[in-house]
Amino acid sequence: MDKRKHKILKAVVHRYIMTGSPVGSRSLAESLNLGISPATIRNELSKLEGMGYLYQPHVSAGRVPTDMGYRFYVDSLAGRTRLREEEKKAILTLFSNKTRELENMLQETSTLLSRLTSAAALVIAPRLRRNTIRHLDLVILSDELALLVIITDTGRVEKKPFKLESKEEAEEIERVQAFLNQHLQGRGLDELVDVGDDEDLETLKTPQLAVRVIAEIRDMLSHDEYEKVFVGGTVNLLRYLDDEGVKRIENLLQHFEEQYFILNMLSETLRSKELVVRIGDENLFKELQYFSLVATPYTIGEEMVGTVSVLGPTRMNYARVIPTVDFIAKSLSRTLEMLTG
Amino acid sequence: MDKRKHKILKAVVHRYIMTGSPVGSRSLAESLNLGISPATIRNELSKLEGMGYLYQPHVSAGRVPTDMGYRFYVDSLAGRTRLREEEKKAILTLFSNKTRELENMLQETSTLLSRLTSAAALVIAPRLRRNTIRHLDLVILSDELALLVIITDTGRVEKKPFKLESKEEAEEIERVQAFLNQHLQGRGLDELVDVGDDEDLETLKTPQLAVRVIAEIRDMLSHDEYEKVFVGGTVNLLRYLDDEGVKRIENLLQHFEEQYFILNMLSETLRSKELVVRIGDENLFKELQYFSLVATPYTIGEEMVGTVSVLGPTRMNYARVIPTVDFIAKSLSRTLEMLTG
DNA sequence: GGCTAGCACTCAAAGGAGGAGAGTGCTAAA
DNA sequence: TTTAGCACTCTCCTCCTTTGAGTGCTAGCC
Repeated sequence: MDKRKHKILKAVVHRYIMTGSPVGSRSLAESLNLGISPATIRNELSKLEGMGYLYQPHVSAGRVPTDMGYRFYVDSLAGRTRLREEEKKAILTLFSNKTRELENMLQETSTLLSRLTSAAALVIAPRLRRNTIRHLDLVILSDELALLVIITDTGRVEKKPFKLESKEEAEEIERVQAFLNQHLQGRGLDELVDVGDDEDLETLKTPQLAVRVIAEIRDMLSHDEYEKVFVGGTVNLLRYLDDEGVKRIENLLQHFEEQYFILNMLSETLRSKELVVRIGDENLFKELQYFSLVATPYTIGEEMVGTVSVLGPTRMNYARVIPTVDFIAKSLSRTLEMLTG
Repeated sequence: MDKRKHKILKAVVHRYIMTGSPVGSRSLAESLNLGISPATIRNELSKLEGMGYLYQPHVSAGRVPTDMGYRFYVDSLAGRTRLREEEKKAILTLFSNKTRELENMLQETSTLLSRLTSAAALVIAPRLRRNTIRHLDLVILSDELALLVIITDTGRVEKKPFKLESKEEAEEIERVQAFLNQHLQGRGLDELVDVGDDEDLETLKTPQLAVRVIAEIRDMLSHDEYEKVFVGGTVNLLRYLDDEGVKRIENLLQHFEEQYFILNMLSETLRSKELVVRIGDENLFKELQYFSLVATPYTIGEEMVGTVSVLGPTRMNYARVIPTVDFIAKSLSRTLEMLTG
């Protein structure tokens, strides 16, 4: 593909993103200022269509980018976009407030991101298993039911109901809690000790209770419901409505009510080290085939711990969304690095 | 209004709820089986329109209920509706699972309710202030930041970040925690003791820390964000879309992202002792003027502690929604009574 | 007096015709 | 290789007509 085609294709995608209606040769000729006539442009457009970058809704309409067209546009954008100062400021302000714990911060990140991009924002919290246990509580709620509460070093608080097998267990619960705190405090959730053959265990009247609590914690780690997702601005999706739009969005939002769907959807990008853009059909889930996803990991130190992402229509404003997602992720990483030291 | 008008009006509302399109005299005559002709019915319809119960979208269309018409229909329904056995079963099954704490149960209640009614469901958790403190944790997250965690007797876990003023405070935090647990455990959150002049306070190196923690708890109680709302099935609202529908729903969902809006919206019904139906304009918030709200309190013993409600289009199926909301609230109340009683 | 058959009337919705306009592809010449 | 010119296509808009559902009114019937 020659340089002129590059320019034309980029211009078509850009204009379509801005206006939302098919782009014709005349208006292109005017805005491109290449000193070539609409007829020449028509020839080029026709070739670009043949190559699969564009298509015509009908024969006498202008051109609209295909997913491939967007892909080209996004790739050609690589690194060349800039964030506006005011947006930078808004983001930095958000992260300068330090009297908040992690979850609160992530929730606000998601809200801000959705506002800045006019799309839906999804922020995935650091995986529970990389957290360190600060404190563990066992609290009796009724004769049969207790509550296991874990507080981690990032300020995350998780709870899980827990069945009591006997009265004895209820009476012993404080000692079990003390025992577990002693053994688990300061440890990573992923390196849970096996206390099965610990000597101290014998000092407890109900050792199997301690064992069961640990099993419950293991269970928590393997369950999606403990992976938190902060969703913001799904309403924004309603704004891009064409004929079929309602059904597509209804379908998508339906799935959004299931947390595990979102996690699955982002699972691929969770593993990526870099910012990922998935356009339309490139998405692995058919529910997303008319949407685009911009996702990037955030880190603590060198370790990737979670994902920041934006979901919008395929004709979203990539030139703004990409640097916004990128900058938010970087700011978040820096803040976390500072907080956890 | 005579008996025949009753019957006709009810039939119009019923049919309109079922079909969504204006109801004409002929089809009414057929379905009513009163042995009167369409002409007679037309006379009655005309009078009903004069009385404000119906209106015509245009002169040659059938009749559509006004808010007043729905109101009449709902009032005439009073107590005469029944739940299907399968729905009863689904609800009872939900509440028969006892190995869950309150919040989990409320979340599932909201999901089930939205599914059964094909509308959005809102469940408000019991106010925090009526909870009793089971346990209180103070956990240090960083040099400057600690986390206050409160676990209540219903299994509710609330947290709040908390600024540390000095290193001394950080060192003293365990003793302060012990002190506070001793003084607050088992007490209702609404009867927080003033520890300002407690003798034991003097044994602490940083008494003002304890005082500040209590102030923080007071602060939590006065903040809406600690009143939890469980929202389910907002997507269902998208299904009832006419021309203007999108805007109305976009507007509403926008507000739904703000929790305090929902709480305000339901604040009136929170005080009611009985099931409340607010139809269209009867709602105090203009955002709700094209929607209807069915809300009822649930109780623990005699005390009203929260609200179960359904929000849908004014032409929602009241005959099914009302008994569903009612039955869910009653089942929830019974379950809570058993658990805490 | 209430009911109803009949009829004229109204209006939305659906369909078709025609023109305007945007945009194309192709051709032939520069 | 570019471009002016031109025939062509197809959507969109408007205007018009037809259709059909549904009404209100009137006059006669029970």
